[in-house]
Amino acid sequence: MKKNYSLPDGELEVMQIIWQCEPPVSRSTIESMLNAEKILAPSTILTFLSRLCDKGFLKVEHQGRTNLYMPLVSQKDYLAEESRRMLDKLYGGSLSAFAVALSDSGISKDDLAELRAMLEENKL
Amino acid sequence: MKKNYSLPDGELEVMQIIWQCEPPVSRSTIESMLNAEKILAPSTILTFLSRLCDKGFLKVEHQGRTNLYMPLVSQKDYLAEESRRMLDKLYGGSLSAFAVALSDSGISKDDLAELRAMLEENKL
DNA sequence: ATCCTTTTACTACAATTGTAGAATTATATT
DNA sequence: AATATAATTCTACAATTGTAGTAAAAGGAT
Repeated sequence: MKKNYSLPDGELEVMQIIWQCEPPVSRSTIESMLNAEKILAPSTILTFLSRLCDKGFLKVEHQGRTNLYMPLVSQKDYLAEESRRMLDKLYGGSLSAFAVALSDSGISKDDLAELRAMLEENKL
Repeated sequence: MKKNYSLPDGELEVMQIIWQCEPPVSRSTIESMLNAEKILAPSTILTFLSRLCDKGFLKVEHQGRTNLYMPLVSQKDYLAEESRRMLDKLYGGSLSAFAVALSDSGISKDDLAELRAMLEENKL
């Protein structure tokens, strides 16, 4: 049940789908949403789901032959922690250093404008 | 020699030390700089170094009993790529979404001020 | 020339991750 | 009730990663 910890890509993708759905989600729903991007065997997705349960990210509810999954960690919390971890690891915690690095790989004008707007409205 | 790819933590820490040194660096130098934070056996560091060579991040030059390592990928390039990868994975590429998430986990006033200044001077 | 020391190269191993086949179980169908 | 269907659980396996012991090699000291 440990939290505070980075998910590997496969598990993260599953979480992201669950976060964008209404709470109890079945494997088959996840599978169809994932299939937009990649095809995975049912058992592969179930492996991810069960690992996410072990890690305390999901709770499962058995309904006869079907399992329904619910998130125990919010997307907001996860992203906040994960982003900070990354910022610390790569830039010693400096958001502006991060922004500079990004500008080397291209940021959209729109995104910059949005960032500026948020700063000006003290939304950060 | 594949590039464009995320380094695991251990290897990244070694790269970060190499980047902050003058080019040809020996294992022992890296070891002493690392020791400020963590203690690793010499062979552990050599394993990281040799993996980094395999991955095309470093070039090695044998000097009798000693090896000297030089980066083949710049810190700037690596950070730009890695940051974008992360931003895409977590936020669909939106820097402002990232900034919002961070504000949930605390950004320093100073860092915000710096970011604002850079935006105002069109440094991004 | 021999032996000690330092450094590297080789080998190893457990944990994590991506991926899925096979076995099992439970529901639906006839 | 027997059987086909669909879902899950178990088991497996290769690649990657963190970590380091041990063997080998090369330079320095005597």
